[in-house]
Amino acid sequence: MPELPDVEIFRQYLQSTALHRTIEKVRVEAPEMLGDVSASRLQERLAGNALGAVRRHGKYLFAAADSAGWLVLHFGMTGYLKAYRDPESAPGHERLVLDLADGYHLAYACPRKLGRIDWCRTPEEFRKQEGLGPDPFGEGFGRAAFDELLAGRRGSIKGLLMNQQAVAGIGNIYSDEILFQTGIHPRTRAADLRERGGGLFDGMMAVLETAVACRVGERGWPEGWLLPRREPGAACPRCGGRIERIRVVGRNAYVCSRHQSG
DNA sequence: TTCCATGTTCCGCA
DNA sequence: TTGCGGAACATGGA
Repeated sequence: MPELPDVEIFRQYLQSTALHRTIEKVRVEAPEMLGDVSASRLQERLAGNALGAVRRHGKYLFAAADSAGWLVLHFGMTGYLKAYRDPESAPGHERLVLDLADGYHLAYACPRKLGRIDWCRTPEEFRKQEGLGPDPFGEGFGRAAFDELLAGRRGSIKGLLMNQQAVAGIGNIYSDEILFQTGIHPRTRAADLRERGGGLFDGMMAVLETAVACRVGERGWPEGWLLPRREPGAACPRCGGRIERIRVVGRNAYVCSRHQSG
C-alpha cells in the first residue's frame, strides 16, 4: 500500500536491514522500470559501496550510496521491500536486488511494474526536478502553508490532496481516510474549506501519524477507520450510515454521505 | 472470463 | 492555467 505511511515503513525497514553493508552485486531484473539511469550506471554506482542514509519525500524513497549519489525508488501500487538470506525466501516479482556482503539480499519487488527505479544527485534536486510539493512531515509545512494551498483552487479537495505537486505522499486510500475522519465530502471545492478552520489540516496529520504508528506496531487499524471497510454498502464505523462508492477525479472514492458533507 | 486495483502520465476538452 | 475524465501502462487476485 505505498502511500506516505507505507513508504515511511519501507524507509525504516531499509534502515534496519541494509545500511552500512557493502553491496557486492546489483541485479536489475526489470530494466524497463529504470528512469533516467542505465542498468550499467546503476551497477557501477552501487557496487562496492554501502547505503549510508535513507530518506523519504512523499511516496519516494532515497538511499544514499556513499558520496556517489542516491538510489531512488517509487513503489507504484504494489511495490515493497524484502530483505532475506535464504534465496528460497526471495519474494516473487523482484525488480532490483542488492546482494550484500553479509550474505543478505535486499529486494525491491513490484508485481505490476508501475513503480520506478532511478538515481539522483540529491533528494532536493530530485524533488525540484519532479515538481513535488512539500512532504507533510517535512520542515516548513504547517497550517499556514496548507491554507495557502487551498486558496484559489478550483478543483475538489480529494484531487488536491492526491496532487503530488501540491502535497507529496497522499493517494487514494489515505485521502479517503482523511476526508472520512474530518467529515468532508471528497467533491467539496478545496477553496471552500478555508472557512472551515484547521480541522482538515489537523485531521490529515493525525491520520498520517496514526497510520505510521499502526504499521510500526503491526497493529490493526484504529476503531472508527474507513480503511478496512472500503466496500459499497458497509456500515459506517462513525455514524451508522452506509458507505458508498463514488467516482471522484477518476478514482473510486469511498464515502459516507451521512456524516461527510460538502 | 471479467472486473478491479494503493500510481503516474498523456491526451482532449471545458 | 487549472483541473477533469478517460485511456494506457503491466500484472495478479477475486
